[in-house]
Amino acid sequence: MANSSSGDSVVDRIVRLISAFPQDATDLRLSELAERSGLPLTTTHRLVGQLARHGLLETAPGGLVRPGLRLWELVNRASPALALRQAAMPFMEDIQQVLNQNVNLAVLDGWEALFVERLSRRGSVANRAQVAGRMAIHISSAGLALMAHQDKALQQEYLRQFADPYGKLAADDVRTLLADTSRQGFAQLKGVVDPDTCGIAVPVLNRRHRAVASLGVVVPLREMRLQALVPALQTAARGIARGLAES
Amino acid sequence: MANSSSGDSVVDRIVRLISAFPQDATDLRLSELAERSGLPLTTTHRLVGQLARHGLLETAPGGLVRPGLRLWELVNRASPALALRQAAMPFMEDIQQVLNQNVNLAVLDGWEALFVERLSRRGSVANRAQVAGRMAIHISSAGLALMAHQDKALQQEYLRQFADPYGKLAADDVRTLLADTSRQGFAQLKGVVDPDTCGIAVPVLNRRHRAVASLGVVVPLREMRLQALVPALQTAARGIARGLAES
DNA sequence: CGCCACCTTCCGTTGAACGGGAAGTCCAGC
DNA sequence: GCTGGACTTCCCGTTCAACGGAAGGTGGCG
Repeated sequence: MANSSSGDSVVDRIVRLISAFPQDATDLRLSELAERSGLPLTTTHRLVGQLARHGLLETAPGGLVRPGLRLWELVNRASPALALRQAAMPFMEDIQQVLNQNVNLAVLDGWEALFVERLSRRGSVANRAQVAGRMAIHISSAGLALMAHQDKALQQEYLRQFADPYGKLAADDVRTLLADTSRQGFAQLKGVVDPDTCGIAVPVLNRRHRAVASLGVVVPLREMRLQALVPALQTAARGIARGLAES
Repeated sequence: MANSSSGDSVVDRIVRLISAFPQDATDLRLSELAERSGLPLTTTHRLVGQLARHGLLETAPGGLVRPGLRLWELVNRASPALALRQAAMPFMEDIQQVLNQNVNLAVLDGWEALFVERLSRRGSVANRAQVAGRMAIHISSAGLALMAHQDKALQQEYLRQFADPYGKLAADDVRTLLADTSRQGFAQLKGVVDPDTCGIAVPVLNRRHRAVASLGVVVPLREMRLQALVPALQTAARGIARGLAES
């Protein structure tokens, strides 16, 4: 727009603004928001006002700003993550009930696993996978399950880019992990996120045997019984896939 | 911006654009999106391109547009609905398990109940309350539970505005419903949404005894046993309130 | 009271956004 | 294979929405 010294468009600014909110949905002061988003205070003030008029943000007295209900509503009314979530929820609940463990559902976005839903067992070990949280592919069982069942071309590209910062040896390790995952039909990572837990994940496959999502659990190491976990997850994953195909 | 014949800002346009997506998260053709949002095709094309570059929308070959994962992620990372959902989920699951019924969680927005979360019993009667769906206050137990525990001033204003289109008699009926709800501590609506079901909802109260949310179930009429339902809901509601106060 | 930090409002400048038009492309169906 | 419909991609003159510095409130604290 006019006079934009930073050279980005209104859309860019709006994205910067709503991206500036941290994980925990606490209120932000206007000046803090301006700083986080890197926008001039005046601009921030004006944009916040505009967005607030539509309910995308909410302002509280004292210059406090927080994400608005309307934004939540719009997004949660129509989103690609919803159909998946809808199809998966019953099965996730089953898993949670039968196994009494933390259950999570993730999709691949870029080179990361994006967690779409999560049911946590009360009193359970910490599950770092927050809803709408991300984890790198190579450190999450969900990521491995997702990447292990993608086009070969995509996997190559991933490994190539991975080798750049981490080195060839590390990339070879990941290649092995992916191969194991693909062969076994499930991914397993012990003590990577948390020393005393283990992540297990299976892919949710579409008709062309590509992973569109992953279903996983995080269990304390000593409680782990693969023989019971994997079949249950795989059965549920097939159920989810069927549900997706129908819609 | 310049030349905006419609006279609305970029923010308005973006809101119009993302609001244009219907409930079911199906892809929209570009031209269809332009028509729904009332924007010129060229403008729609440009804005969609910009939004897609940030991942807020996704474009598929053939001019198809759908909401993007990134948008879902941003919103679900920080939103006022999330803290509530987080606090409520364990209790909702308990209710669902123990009572084996549809459970829903709503907040008040305008003169409607906005459903924030919903767990549905498989094989259960239809529950019309979709996630991110809305229902008018006077036809939903959730709405009544919410409105019955608000400031007197707000209730008056609601009834005043309600009387305008619906007439004074109808408003008096609602006033009675609200009074009953307030006195009993729970709202009950038989066969309004669906002839064979009954909605029961209790408020989740903050320290000042104002409803910040409502917790409800939808049960088949013949299975209904108030004696069992209401105490369970109220207990859960108190648990949720405690969880909210802590955070 | 005076300082400070922050929110809010004002206002002249300006260039980014707008959108109509038209040509190019791609696909489906008759 | 041709036609129609829809998406895509240029171009370009117009214009006013957005910009942001500066000045003016506001509230809290020592």
